Amino acid sequence: MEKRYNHSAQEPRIFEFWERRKLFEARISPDKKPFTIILPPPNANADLHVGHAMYVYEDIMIRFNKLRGREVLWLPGFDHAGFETQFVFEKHLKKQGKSRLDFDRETLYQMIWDFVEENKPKMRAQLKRLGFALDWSKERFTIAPEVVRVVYDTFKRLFDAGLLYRKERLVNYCWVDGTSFSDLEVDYVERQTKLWYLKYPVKGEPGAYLTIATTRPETMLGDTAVAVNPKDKRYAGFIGKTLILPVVNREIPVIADEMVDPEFGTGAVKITPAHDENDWQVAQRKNLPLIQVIGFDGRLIQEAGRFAGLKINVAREAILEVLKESGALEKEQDYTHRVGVCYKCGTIIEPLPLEQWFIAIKPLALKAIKRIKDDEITFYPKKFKRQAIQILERYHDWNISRQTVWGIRIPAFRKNGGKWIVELDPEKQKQLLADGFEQDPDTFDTWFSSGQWPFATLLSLDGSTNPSEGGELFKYFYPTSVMETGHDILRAWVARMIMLGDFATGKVPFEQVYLHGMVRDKNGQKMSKSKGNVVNPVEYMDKYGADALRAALIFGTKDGGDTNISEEKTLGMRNFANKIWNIGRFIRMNADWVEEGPKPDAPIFTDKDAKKALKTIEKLEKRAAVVRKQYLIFMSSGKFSKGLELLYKFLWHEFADSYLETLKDAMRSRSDTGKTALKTLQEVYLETLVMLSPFIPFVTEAVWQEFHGQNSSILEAVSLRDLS
RNA sequence: GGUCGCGUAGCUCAGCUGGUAGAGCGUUGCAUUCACAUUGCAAAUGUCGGGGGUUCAAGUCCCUCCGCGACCACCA
Repeated sequence: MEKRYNHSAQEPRIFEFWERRKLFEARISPDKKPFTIILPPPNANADLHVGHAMYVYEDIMIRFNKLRGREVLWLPGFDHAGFETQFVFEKHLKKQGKSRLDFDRETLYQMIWDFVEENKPKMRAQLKRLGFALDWSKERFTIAPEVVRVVYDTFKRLFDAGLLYRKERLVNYCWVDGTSFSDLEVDYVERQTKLWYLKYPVKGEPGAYLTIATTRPETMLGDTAVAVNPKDKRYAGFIGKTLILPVVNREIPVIADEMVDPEFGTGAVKITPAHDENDWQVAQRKNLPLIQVIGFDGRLIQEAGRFAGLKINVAREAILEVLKESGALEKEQDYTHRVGVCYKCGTIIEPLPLEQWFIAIKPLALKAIKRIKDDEITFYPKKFKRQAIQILERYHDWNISRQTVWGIRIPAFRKNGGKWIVELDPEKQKQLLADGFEQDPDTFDTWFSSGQWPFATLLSLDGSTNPSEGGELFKYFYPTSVMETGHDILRAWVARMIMLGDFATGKVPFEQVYLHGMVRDKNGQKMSKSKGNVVNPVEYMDKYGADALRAALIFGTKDGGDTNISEEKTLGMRNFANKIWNIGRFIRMNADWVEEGPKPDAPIFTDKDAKKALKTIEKLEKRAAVVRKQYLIFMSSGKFSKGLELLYKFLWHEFADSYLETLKDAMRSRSDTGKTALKTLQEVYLETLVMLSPFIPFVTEAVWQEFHGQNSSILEAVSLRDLS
């Protein structure tokens, strides 16, 4: 054995050995209980970042449960990540001075497909580099045809069940990216702006007017009413009267609606149903007409008359100018408020009326809530249970239509604006197109497909789309055991998986949700390119090894909390790996000496010494039993950080610093006591290796093989069943 | 505004159902041909955010104040 543990030499060799032996390939083993984790599929559009290294939690669970004798499946895959990937790709295009608009649909789609396929091998290699026990023979891709079939099937069944509807509603639209979003893709930021007070004259009463306050004067062109609170005495006399909308001189009514806050502004609100969610709701209640003045390109449209073609902010200035000249602008004041912006590009999101596919969430959410309340799905840390319920209780209907090219095309057809039909059979689809039908040009929100990931993966492997029949793999491995992911996507992903999983399969998609926090830098700061504190996992692995990086992410963190990573911490864990290696090396050396027989210069070892040594051995055995027990408790309750810290302290600061030192002389004496000492030390050591292997699989396997030969593996040779 | 969380050694953080504080890194001193300097031994440093309460006993439970953070809702 080398003097130092050489991770650069050992890690590739060991991983290759694991793959050759197919140690990560899951099989259907009727006599074993399955343990399944579906890897949250990384977006196939960039290199791995440290966040992905957090998959180590899953690897720990997989390896631990394999040692316990479960049939484990850790299924890898990639997310096509619809809009996200298109956005990344567009940035590449921009560097070449091009844009998505330079290509037709098919060409752009193919280009992005190729881009993603180029990315995948790199990502696979990086995941392997981390030592992950993923079963690559079952890799899936969210937009691959066999997966799409499952997704389509769910769509169709939602449609048939009446849980899917197409309707014109206000959607969150980003005119720069050219697509609508669900509520979850809208960020809110504080913006300094002004509150403008506009005077709307009363028809037939010269000199009389109503003042409204607005932050969006340009939308006044689309006003179809002014609302006041029915309880507001100031305006009681105005209700039912008609106002003359300045600039365009259109007549609009004054209406009463509870939604108006008398305290805010003047207590009178302009109602623009086409461009404000609240106003839209009022319009629905009061049957007001809809006048759209802003288009999907971020410019005013024909209805805006002489302002048509102007960009929103330009139009605002122009309209304010006109209002000022006509004396309709009473005053303006500084105002700070929150505006919704596109989570990707920061453009202000425009609420625009658009026909889209929506999922009626309520029935799905109610079922999901029941599953959670009944503990059919448990959460770790526990606090997320309540959070999940709250999220589901507030879920709005989900807009799943996106106007992007990169995504799964929605399989809905209609003819001349007629009724929509959903058709999945490719042959019949062709027939429909030939008959003059047109397919919805939109694609699915990427979460609609990833929301089905736990069953779509397994079903597609079986070549099936029907959860009620399923196939061998689906039947055996579903529901999955654990969904482990970041708590930041509890809402966007986990909640949706529960709802769609329940709908499609009638079962929970996973029995446990295990959530981890964010990876932060050593000062607890969020990582960002602008701060320059981004940790490159590959760089750390090059320097300190995959084990060190893995352990650094787990060590000293609170489960479910954020984890801090630093070069120093990683180095410390590298040192731990080396310590493990050297303990093994030392035991091996002693074993050889014992084999060789008595050595002339062996130290004098008295009966008294032997007695003392035997006592130490006894103590060690007792201590090891306690550690083993604690370890199993920590590991089975998800407290992995505690488990690792326990073994770290035990192996280094008890086993090596104390027991090994005390028993050194006994071993050197080559007496029977020495042999007993060696045997016990070796047993406890190897057992500790096994317990450590889920955290740091490489160094433990490397040492294991020094003891048992290059052809053996911890994963095959032992079972923690024997330990409990 | 609502919900949740945090404030413990120089830094980053652990401390479960209450019994006079721990780890990693860092710091200081000593050791070293004998497994490992990617080492060992030893040492220093904390009124556990402020105040009040419950208790024989409180980082640990309750109240309050101060300072942070996350998520959600919403303001025309």
